[in-house]
Amino acid sequence: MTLAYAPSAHVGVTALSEVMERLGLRMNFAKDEEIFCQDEEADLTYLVVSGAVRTTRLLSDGRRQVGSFYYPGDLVGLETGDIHRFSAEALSDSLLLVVKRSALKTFAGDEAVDRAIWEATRRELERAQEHLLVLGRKTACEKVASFLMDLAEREGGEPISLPMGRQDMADYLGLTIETVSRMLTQLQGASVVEFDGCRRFRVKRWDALERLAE
Amino acid sequence: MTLAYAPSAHVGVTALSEVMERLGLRMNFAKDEEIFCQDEEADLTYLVVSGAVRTTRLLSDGRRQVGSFYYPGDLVGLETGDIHRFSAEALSDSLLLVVKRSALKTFAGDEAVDRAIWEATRRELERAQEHLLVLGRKTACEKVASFLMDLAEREGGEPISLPMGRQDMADYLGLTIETVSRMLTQLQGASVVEFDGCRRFRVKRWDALERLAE
DNA sequence: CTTGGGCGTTGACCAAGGTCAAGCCGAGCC
DNA sequence: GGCTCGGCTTGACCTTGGTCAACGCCCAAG
Repeated sequence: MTLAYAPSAHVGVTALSEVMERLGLRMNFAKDEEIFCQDEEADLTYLVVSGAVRTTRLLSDGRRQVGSFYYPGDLVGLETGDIHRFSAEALSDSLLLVVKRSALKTFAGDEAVDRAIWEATRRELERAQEHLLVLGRKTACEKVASFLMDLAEREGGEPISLPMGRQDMADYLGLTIETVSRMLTQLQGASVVEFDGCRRFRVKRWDALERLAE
Repeated sequence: MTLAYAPSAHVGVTALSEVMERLGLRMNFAKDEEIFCQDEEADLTYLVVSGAVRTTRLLSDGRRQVGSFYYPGDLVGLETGDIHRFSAEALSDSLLLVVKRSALKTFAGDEAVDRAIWEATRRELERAQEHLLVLGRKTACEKVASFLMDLAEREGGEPISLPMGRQDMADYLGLTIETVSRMLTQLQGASVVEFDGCRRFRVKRWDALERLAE
């Protein structure tokens, strides 16, 4: 990990990122580098500037659950109380703005900052709840289809790129890499999506994808 | 549903329940009565006084995911933005305190109230994230074992009573009632728990239950 | 150009859990 | 008591997705 002390105008427009620019550090993380660790104390909050982040949780025997993926503009690390319940790692080389929670708290009262943190937490909860439904009640095919839908909706333009590998997708969806791979093949066979290499695709039949995603 | 306008000292000790006592209505819900509905506008917040509540989400073909269970002292209905993403129903005849969000907002600035709402939201998120791990990566037996553990930890004293039926457990854990039933039989066969009727049990071997729950 | 390693795909087989159907049990009712 | 109804359990069988192993592809290093 490397540090860069020079904030520059670049991030975004929200009050929060402005405050974080002022109070925070810029930090670079290499692909797969740990940002924070499950069960360690949580006193930093992170804003993704570029790259992407995953949060993961390990069972004692090594089974892994990916909690969520975070993209530029997303806040990471407020999902917890005093102890991180998930670890976070960079999906690819990433630049994050880091700020102490206690420093942010001095801006409590700054209504815009409060609201931004509140909104981010609310969104986090909504995503988790959506994820519950996917994990609990969808079939492998539906899981993969809804995952691709989500990505496609986030990106807007085609082609859509997958910032994560198959293992991360599998651990996010509660599947194995083999099953993810088979479902992708199947979706492609049905001309629902088309892959150009294994990290890039476009949607050929939105209606079908939507239907499969339930 | 019936209304009762006379607040009485009974609920709890938190600032929030005091405020809700003052601003809110007491409402009784019968078993399985709907408290609020998926996709409807969310402008009320509920505090469970007695009884219990489940939140559920339906897929178009009828598959159901139970999001969470709520017991006396828990806040229901802040899990959302403007639209409820889950429905809520009473597990048994229940008494809730109901208050308009907008009314609560007039207490924004009342630090104790703010903090209580914030804490409740944080807890909600933590529970959802714990639930993700269970749904994504645990086996049927582990799911049921961790469910019983959670209940046992919540209650403290034995015997522990199950306020919900098998279908609710199954929909919470992403299983079928048959599988839940089989796992309960199996746990009983292994002398890990002992059921006295299908809604009441005690833990015979805590170590074993803990180990099975992972 | 060749090699090797990492990641992804495919196939054959297996098992956990789902499905379907029957039976059981306790509670309320006549 | 006997009946009935709903919720729970059990059993036989089947399907989905997991496991294990082989193979392919791409790219970086030599």
